[in-house]
Amino acid sequence: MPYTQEHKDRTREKIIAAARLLFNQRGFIDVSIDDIMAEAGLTRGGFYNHFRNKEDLLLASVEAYEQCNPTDAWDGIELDYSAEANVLARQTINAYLSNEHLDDVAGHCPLVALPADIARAGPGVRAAYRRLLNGMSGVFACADGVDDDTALALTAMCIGAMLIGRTTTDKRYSRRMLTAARNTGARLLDG
Amino acid sequence: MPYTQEHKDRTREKIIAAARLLFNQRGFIDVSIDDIMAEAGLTRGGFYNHFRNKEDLLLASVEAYEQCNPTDAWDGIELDYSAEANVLARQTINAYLSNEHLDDVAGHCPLVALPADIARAGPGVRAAYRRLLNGMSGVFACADGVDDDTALALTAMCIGAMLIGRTTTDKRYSRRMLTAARNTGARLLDG
DNA sequence: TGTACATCAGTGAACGCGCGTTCACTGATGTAC
DNA sequence: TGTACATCAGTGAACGCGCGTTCACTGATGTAC
Repeated sequence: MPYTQEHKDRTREKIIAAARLLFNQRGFIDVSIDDIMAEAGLTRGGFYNHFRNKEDLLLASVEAYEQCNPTDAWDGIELDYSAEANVLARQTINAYLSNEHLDDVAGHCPLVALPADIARAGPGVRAAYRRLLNGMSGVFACADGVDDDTALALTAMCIGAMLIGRTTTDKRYSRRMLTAARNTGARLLDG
Repeated sequence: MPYTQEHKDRTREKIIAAARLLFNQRGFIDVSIDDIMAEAGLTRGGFYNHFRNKEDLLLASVEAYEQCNPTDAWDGIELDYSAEANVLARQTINAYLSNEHLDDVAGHCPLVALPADIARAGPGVRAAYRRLLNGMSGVFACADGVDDDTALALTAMCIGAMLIGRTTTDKRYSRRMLTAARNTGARLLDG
């Protein structure tokens, strides 16, 4: 077998990374397979050695996000997964609603970057999206004094605030929105 | 002047109504001018008698939403704009997060239906979107005991919850999310 | 009142373009001898 | 160790298609006489 499996895997990862960056910047439909392959340093045709079609790549890119703990990268906070549930919940809100997350276009959470594209995608993609949602709500629900309603509402608020922040080029407004959501999130966690 | 101005205005309104329906269902990029004109009972070419280009129509459709008070149509509630500010804020949350709004695809709020498309659109469209946002936050900010942070966070929560509700075909999950946000919104309004 | 005319909303063929996907190929690499 | 071979990741031309937009036209309508 010429070229190792490892080589092929690495190429696949490069394509997924390029796709995540570009999907986050411009959305699924606006990005062409040419764009993605060029970003990955490859050419058009090879794409189909790795993915059945473009939607298959969308699925892979959402699933790739599930594998990492990207909130770790934001706000300079290393999330402490062994911490008390309430501390973890607060850290998650602060990291998710951080200015670093707002500016980290490449690493953006697909919950925020792609909801419209995902709503129109197939069942596999929507299921992956739902797993991300459940993961986030689950972190909140584990905190003491946070009922299921509040956990879901916190999830909605985090995603909504970041999403609104991305619709404007007015950074002052975006940051204002994030701060407001962080403060209100803290209030809700305190019961 | 053959054909009255009135006639032309009516045609323009028909095109905008068709566009709002289709944009809400499938987003800006996925809907072609052919689709819109067919929905309006017209043909392709006439489009450019009414709009400079496709983005100009997106702007018109967001602005058309500004003109109406669509929350009136949801939840069977006639919003009482003369009511005490706190009652109005609560009515707004209940109407916005109602199952009727979730199911009213044609009349959906563009804040929820089109954020990704609007983030990539020109300044005129983004400004219209911002005016919608400010209107919504303003309703909350007028309520007693609601500070600016809470008003913004309530806006983010409403939009986030409805947006998440639209990404899944699982109605039970969507309604669960809306209920959670409604309950948490009520708690935040009560201080 | 009736008619000839000018206007311009609406038509539909045509355009150029970029997209997702296919396909015949090529050439770098691991393996067998 | 060196060489001939088979594999298949990667290439880039080509495809068919749908899109936004243009354009020459047509025909319904309000107006002037």
